[in-house]
Amino acid sequence: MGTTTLETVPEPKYWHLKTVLSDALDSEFAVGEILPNERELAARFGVARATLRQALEQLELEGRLQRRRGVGTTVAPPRVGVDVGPAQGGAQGWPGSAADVWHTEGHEDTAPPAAVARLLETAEDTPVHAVRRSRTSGGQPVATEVLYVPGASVPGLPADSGEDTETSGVARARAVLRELHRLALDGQDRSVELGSARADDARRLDRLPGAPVLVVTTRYVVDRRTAAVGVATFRADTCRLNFADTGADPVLAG
Amino acid sequence: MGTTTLETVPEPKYWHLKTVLSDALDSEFAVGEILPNERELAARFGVARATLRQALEQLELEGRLQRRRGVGTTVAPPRVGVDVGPAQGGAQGWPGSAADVWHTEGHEDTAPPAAVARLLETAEDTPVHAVRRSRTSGGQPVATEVLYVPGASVPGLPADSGEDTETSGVARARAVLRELHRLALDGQDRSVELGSARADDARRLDRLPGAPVLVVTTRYVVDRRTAAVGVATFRADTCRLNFADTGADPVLAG
DNA sequence: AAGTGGTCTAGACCACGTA
DNA sequence: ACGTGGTCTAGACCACTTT
Repeated sequence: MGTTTLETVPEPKYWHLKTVLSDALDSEFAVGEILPNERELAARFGVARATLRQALEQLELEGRLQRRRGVGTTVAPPRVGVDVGPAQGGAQGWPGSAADVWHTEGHEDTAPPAAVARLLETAEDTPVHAVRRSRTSGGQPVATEVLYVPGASVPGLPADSGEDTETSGVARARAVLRELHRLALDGQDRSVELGSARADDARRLDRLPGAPVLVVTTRYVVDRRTAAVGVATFRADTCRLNFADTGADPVLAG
Repeated sequence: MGTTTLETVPEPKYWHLKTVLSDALDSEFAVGEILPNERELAARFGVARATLRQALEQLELEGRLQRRRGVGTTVAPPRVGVDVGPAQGGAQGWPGSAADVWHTEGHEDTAPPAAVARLLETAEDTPVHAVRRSRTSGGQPVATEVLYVPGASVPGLPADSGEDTETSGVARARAVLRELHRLALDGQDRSVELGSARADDARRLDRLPGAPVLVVTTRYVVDRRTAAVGVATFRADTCRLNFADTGADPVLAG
């Protein structure tokens, strides 16, 4: 009796907490500022630490917070926009040409993952060239990529000299890219999906295993066949992927 | 002494559990099959339910599982590829033309979110047309979108007749789209980022609030200015976004 | 050594879908 | 009414970074 129309569903505590914290971040904290530690925050809001953590996890997922073990929780800067559209490659859209923002790190001969082998139309256990590249923004690693290139796509590549792998890996990777540039690229298509970082990618991205990542799979088409496949893994918490899908000229105001 | 190089870091239980479950899903379960409930799975693996849930959450994030309160946990089908590239629109790339896969649901006059207002170069509190659309795949909702159109972009639009909002909303939405089609589209650019579903979007996508979503922001450029902005929210667990970034003809083998 | 976030436990109760 | 997944608690210990 006397209760007005309050019969709304009870909002979960962590959800409400997230809203409160989000507002506080907007109004009371500056980028880079460190928050009180989890035990104190939980006490301050009168909830268990696990509940508070549920709210923090969401905010980290949305790129609002950055948490680091042994250090603390800080307010994250706005997400950085990274260009992944077709315009960013070199003259013909191949990776590694012109003012490419990627950094070539190494080369390996390895059997590609099943999904990649399917795209390349090669047998699953056939080793292909795997060129590892990485990308940073503002000193922070934002992406790591492996470009899979079947040997058949780069027939002109000289045989592996077999020198010490550490240094010659980069040279060989560059050689693979150089050979690729000789091919006339018909086009490329990309797909984006959510994934969780494998242990090795997590290390490269300075994250924990399982961290949310955006996986961009690029298929390079030459002569109506897939000549190469790139699998790039972007930190989902810090990145916004830009596609300049402009039909004609890139107008791109601002 | 005698210990070989085994000094690796102890893998977290939930991480190992995830691997075990993932392998089991590949070999012992069919798509759609329901798993034992969480309490039994936890007992079977000798871990607390919270730990098991951590593994299940990861697998759901990766699109391997689907969990529904009151029902159970089922093996998810492979992610569906949804086309969001520039080719999918009508003759000129505008939404709502030709064989558009989106379903127009309604119209509202509302002030856009701050981020959208910035793109539209309008004041934050200026109401604009908001056309709500949705998209399904295989009977399941996969995306919900709001297209924000400033009144200045569609000057030919007749005044709101003010009839009952339920039915006339769709008609008015269609009228806005029709007016848009009269404009010569210079181009469009998109960005993709990870987000978490707001309460209303979550309901539309048949998910819980906070569920991971891929947010696709599309900017429609007319005469070097932003004529409209679309904000589409895709279920991250079930969707893979396809961008046909082909420079020339879409070759798109397979 | 101290302090942080990350993992894990063993319970309890709630909201939801189905029978 | 029952069984499911979702929320929440109050602890404990671990891994990591910094002092």
